[in-house]
Amino acid sequence: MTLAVHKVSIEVANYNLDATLDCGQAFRWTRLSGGGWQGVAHGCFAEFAPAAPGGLSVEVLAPTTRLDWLADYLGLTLDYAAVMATFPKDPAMKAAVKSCRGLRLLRQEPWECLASFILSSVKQITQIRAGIERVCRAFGEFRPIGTEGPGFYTFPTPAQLASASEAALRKCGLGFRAPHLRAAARAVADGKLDLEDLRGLACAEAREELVALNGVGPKIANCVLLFAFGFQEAFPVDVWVARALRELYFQGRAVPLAELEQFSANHFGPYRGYAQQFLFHYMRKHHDASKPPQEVA
DNA sequence: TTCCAGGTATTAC
DNA sequence: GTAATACATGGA
Repeated sequence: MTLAVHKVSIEVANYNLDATLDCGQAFRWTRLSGGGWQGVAHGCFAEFAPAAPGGLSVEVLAPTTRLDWLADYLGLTLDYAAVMATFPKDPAMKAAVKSCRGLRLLRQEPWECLASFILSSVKQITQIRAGIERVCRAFGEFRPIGTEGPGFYTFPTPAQLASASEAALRKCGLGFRAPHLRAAARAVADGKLDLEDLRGLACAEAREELVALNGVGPKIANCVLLFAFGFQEAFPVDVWVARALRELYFQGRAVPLAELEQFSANHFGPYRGYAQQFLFHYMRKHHDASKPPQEVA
C-alpha cells in the first residue's frame, strides 16, 4: 500500500527546531532519532526536520490535505530578525540568545494551550507531557495514519472534556488540576468563555477573562496570551524565569515578584514575551547540566 | 525518606 | 497589604 504524504519544504533562515519544540511551550512533540520531530497540532499528525542549508522539511502525514496551518503555527509570520533587534543588548540577554539562537515562538490553538497550561502548574515538563498524552488517549479521537500502522489521538475538544467525569480525569494523573480543567472545558463548551473573542481584546482585557477561570492565575494566563494569541507583551514569570531574572539582573537577591514584573516590563522591550522564552530555555539548559549560567557575585 | 516540579487560592499576620 | 500553606502525583 502507498501512504499519501504531503511534504513541503519551507525556506527559512535560522530556525532552531530543537529549541523551539523542546522549550516548554508545546507538549505534544517528540524528537526522532534522525534529528527530526513528530507530533500533533491542528488535528494533524506531522513531522518536521531541519533541511540544509537553511530550511525546514515538513510532512503532514494525516490528514494529508491540510497544510494551511503550518506557517502560522511555526511562527513564520513574524519578522524574526526584527524581533531579535528589539532585545536589550545586555550580557545576560546576549548569552541567552546565543545559547538557543533560532528558537521560535509557536502560535498554538487557544483551547489546547489553555488546557495544557492548566495542567502545568507545579509539574515537571516531562510530567506535563505524559499527562497530556494520557488525556488525549482517554478523551481525544483516534485517527489513522494511512491504512495501517499506529495512528494518533487528537487533543480533546472542550465538549469532550466537559462531558468527562472528574474521576476519569484524575485517572490521567492530573491531581488537583482535574476539576480546573473540567470547569474550563465547561466554560468554553457552554459559550461562557469564547476564546476566539479574546483575539480582539487588549492584552490586559484578555488576561482578565482568563484569570477568571479557577486554577488560572497570572502565569498561566500569560502563557496562553503569548503562546496562543501572540500578545508579545505577555511575560510569564515562573520559577525558572524568576530565577533567571534574579541571578542575571539582581545579583541573586530575593527580589519580590512584583518588582521582577515591573523590571521585565521596562527592560525587555515590546517583544518581551519572546525574550522571556530565551531566558527560560537558557536557564533550564544550564540547570540540567547543574552548572549555573553565570557566577553570582 | 524527603524534596521539588513552567502555580493558584485560601488563610494568617 | 505581604507571608505561609494546602493542593495530587510522580520522579530524583
